[in-house]
Amino acid sequence: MLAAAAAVNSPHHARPLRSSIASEGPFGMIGAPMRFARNAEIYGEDEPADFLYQVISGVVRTYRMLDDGRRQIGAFYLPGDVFGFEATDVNLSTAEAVNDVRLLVVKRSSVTARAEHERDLASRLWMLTMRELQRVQQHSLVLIKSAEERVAGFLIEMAGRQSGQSAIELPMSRQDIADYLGLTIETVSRTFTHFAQTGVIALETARRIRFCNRAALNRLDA
Amino acid sequence: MLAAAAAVNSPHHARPLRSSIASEGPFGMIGAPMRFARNAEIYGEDEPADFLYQVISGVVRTYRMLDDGRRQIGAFYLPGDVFGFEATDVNLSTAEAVNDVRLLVVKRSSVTARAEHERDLASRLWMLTMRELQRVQQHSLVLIKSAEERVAGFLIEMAGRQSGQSAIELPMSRQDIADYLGLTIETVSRTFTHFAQTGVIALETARRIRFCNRAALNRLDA
DNA sequence: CGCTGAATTGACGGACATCAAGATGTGTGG
DNA sequence: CCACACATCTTGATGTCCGTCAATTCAGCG
Repeated sequence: MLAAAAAVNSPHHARPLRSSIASEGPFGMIGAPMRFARNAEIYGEDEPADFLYQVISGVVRTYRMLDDGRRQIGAFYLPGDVFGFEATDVNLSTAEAVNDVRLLVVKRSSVTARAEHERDLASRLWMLTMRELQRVQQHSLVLIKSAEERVAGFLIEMAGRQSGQSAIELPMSRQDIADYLGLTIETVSRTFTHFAQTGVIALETARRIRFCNRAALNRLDA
Repeated sequence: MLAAAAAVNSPHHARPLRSSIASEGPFGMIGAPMRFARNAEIYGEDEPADFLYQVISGVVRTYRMLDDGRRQIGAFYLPGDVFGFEATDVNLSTAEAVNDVRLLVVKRSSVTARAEHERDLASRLWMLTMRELQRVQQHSLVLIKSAEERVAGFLIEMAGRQSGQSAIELPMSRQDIADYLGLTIETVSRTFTHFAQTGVIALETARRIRFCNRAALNRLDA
């Protein structure tokens, strides 16, 4: 309800009720907390890129549409992650809530202004950007591998990011995974089944995956 | 001669004779000029990432090796471009000279030190990093397209970067192009000939390409 | 002029996309 | 609480783009 109501307003129009409710994140980001319902748009292409975001809870996807209608998901952002780095003053990608999401939103200009005298804030920002750069580079390596390698790598990545126990909950759909890995939904599904048949994983539900043979999975990652 | 001699010494060991020969680049980078012969290594994986580089002349490629022996070229850097941004303190990629290259080399720590009081140097660095981020994102979009789209996009990219006349000189081999686009050398070659047969380009030599139908090329880029 | 690496061209096969149908899961209203 | 509707996921059959293997041509250089 509340989430849905908040979601219809992009953060560019919404304004926090009082600055006293602003929270401070682990990266020194002071910002307004906001909520977005499942599949709500957080920002869109061609909008001014005026904000930085930190995920409090939930998962965010960013993507770009290709002219032929295909969708390439560039990243999934999990709690703690910061996103919204854009080189230009308009967004080149769209951000959406994969499930219900709470974010910390901060104006970019206010961060850069503060970075002028807080020297280590500037270097933290630079570091975050370079981490993001590294992540994208890593991801582009994935896109030239085989379908099995991509899916195995994806599972390992996800396990590593959510306090990797022996089982993980996937918040995103098969279509999301496919668009992230540059595959089709069918190929992703088939690969999952194949992993299950060979005893590498168990599909407790479609979205809940148990790791039965971590070594085999690492080998498949190549 | 001189180039080859300089190339055997990585910049981490070489030291500029006198700081008075240091030059100032367009990005405020003050650094030592260095030369590298064709195919010489500028820096390697697992070496400490202590330097930033600006291309004065020539072309540089950066790549990462996959476990199966394949090579993924992440970028070609042309005169004016700055490279060497690494999130970790060791390099994750290798940089090599595509042809004979002259570079400006600057210690990273000296840049960050100067950025502490020169506020706009810090923001320039951040901007450069975000540009690089954007470039990598763009490139990862390429990797999910068809072979024709990748090659067309590559030609357009290259034309745009070297004062795009109606013809361009490709400094890199077909293998380099293939490893950049995630294709095989045969597919790249076949696509070139196909473009030539359909009158989109003309192969004046294998490395010199004339654009005969820019509109068609843009259409092929998708 | 022959040698060597780079580029081209051809034949073939395989991995993944596409098309199509069926199974499973989920939310909603009676 | 059940039943229906709709979305998501799975499974199967078929096609195609591009990788692989192999041979030939071309360009640069002693």
